[in-house]
Amino acid sequence: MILHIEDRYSEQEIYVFYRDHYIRVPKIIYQYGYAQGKDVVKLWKGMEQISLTIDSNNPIYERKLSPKLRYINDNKLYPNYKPVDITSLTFDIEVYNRRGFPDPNHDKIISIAYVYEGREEVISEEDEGQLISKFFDVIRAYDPDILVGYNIEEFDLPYLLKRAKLNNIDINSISRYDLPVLSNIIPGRIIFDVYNLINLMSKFSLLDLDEYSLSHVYYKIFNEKKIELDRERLWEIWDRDKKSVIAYNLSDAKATDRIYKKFLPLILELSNLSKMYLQDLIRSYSSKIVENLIIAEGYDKFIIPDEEYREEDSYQGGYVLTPNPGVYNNIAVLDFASMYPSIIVSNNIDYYTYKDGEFLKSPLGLIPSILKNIIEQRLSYKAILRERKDPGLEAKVQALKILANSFYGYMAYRRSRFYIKEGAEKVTQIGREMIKNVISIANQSGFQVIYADTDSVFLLYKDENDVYEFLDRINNKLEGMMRLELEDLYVRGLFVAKRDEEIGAKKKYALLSKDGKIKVRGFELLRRDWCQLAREAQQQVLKMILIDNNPSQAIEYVKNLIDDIRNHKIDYEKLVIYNRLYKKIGSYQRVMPEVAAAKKLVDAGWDEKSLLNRVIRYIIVDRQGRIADKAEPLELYLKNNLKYDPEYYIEHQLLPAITSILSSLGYNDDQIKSGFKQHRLL
DNA sequence: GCGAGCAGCGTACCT
DNA sequence: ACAGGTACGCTGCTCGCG
Repeated sequence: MILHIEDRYSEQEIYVFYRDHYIRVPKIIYQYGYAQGKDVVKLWKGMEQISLTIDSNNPIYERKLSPKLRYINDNKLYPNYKPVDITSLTFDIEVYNRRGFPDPNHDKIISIAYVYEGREEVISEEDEGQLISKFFDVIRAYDPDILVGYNIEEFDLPYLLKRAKLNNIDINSISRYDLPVLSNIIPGRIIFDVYNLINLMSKFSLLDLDEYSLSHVYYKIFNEKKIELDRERLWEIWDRDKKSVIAYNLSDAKATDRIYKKFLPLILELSNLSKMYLQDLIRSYSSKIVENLIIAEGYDKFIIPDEEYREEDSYQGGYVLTPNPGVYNNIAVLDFASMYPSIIVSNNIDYYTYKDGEFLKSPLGLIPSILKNIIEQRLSYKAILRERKDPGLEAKVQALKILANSFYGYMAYRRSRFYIKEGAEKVTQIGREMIKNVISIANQSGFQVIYADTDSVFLLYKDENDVYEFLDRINNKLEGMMRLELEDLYVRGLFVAKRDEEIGAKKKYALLSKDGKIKVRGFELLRRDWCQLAREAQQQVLKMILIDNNPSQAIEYVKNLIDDIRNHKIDYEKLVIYNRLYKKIGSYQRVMPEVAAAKKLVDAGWDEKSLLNRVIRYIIVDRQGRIADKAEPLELYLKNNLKYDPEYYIEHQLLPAITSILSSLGYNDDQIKSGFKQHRLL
């Protein structure tokens, strides 16, 4: 089994890493284009094959395919990982520093925890040299294929290597072979950063996170708290109570290991299916993953186009029906299974099949043939899973779903190699026609359609059987792999008006299912830029409306909450607002609260670079000025013992989240306000 | 000089 | 660093008042 293929060690050679040996192969760099080493390349345009002699007069093809990618595809050396064959060691380091951030030039490592195949241990020595040596002994003894950790690429690994060097320890001794350890590269071992994994899983919508810290991620996934410790005071705690630092260290390593193990089957399946090595996949993103698969599948038959820059060129997307605000009973939600992937396959929409403004009926294009295969595989595995349980197969089904859903976006992505805007446009156009068709047939059949978004419709029904009949009628007319499915039947549902408007808000609703669960979409309670206080209150009010049908109970509940806020009874954790910073602080046109909060962190000594792409946490404090002026980063709020602004949390967080729901029930603003005010006077 | 009104920036969400 | 459609808070400007 090949673990990884690496081309970064040398200008001339590619390294293929197996577990107990590696081989080196020369990089082949072609001066004029490339096609299996021949002079004549097969060029496919409109699915017609053209032969072309490559010489200095003719265009250069595939010049931007890296030698590594060519080597893998020429020799068909694709990954084939099996979870049982892979050994991994998860570790975490703790550092002793009295102020600010740990500095590898001065602050020593005091403790290293690791987990390996169920064994867990903490190495903690007074002498840092001995500590690191012992850990290196462990790595050599267990000889893991993968080194796992949380943010190890940015922090633990470079820190460890730097400290090892300062202690005159040979860092190359943890290399598997006679190749040197470079920063972040340990020859023969895959560096697997769970932080990258979490980001990838979030992009695939498998995780929904307020922030990306280990504690938060662990809690969100397992609903358990790991041991917490104030990192700023870690040195102090170490001086008087080493045991609790050691326990904390181990807790972090175990938490990281548990997250890693949970997602490993899926990530290995994704790796095998997308033909991308684990080391590359974990640092990648969905467009690169799909691209890798398309290149692998099309390599022998097609010239792979270069990446190119294109100007923005937008087009129309899915159809969304405006709902009327209010409460509805007996709602059926129907949706098309894998709508866009199915449209791509059924209509042969592809970079190569586009000719004279249309998509050829045959032969099957590259993306459609890959997608067809993926959809069919997934359906057959799902059929097996209905017969028996099989966790390995479940991971495969999930990985296939992730891949299938990535193709449409990739062909519409302006920097994609296989960009075909006409294709993306065609996909959404057919999608719009299909959903509008379902809506009109539903209306003709006597159903009231209350909402629709892209591939789903919500309709009111009197008898369940009418819904099943309707589904059959639609599906009998549908061709190919298109299928309309029953997502679920709901007892009740709520749609709200847009803020300060009469018409209903799209992409915002709550549904009560038969088993008493509430399915919420779009509401503030799902948004990390609303504080927990407002989110929890909205959740409660939704329950009181949808389950108990008791609006006055909701008003009473909110009244009490307002009192608690005024009396400063609210725990600071419920007041934190989260916002991710996507740009450099200086490049914002408007200083929004999260930008102002980030600025305050930088002023207090935080490294600006470390804040980019991170979630900023802030609380609105009691002070004069704009909201931005009042936004205090959590770290400084706690450090300086500040007080939150009750009026902000009442007027800008709690009430907006609640009144949109109550006003959709027919209460006007005055009634709601007086409901709260009455109490204020008491 | 000041507050009201408003455009549009920016984020997070839905499919 | 995969798409478009959408809601909405907030900043920072314009404008009218005087």
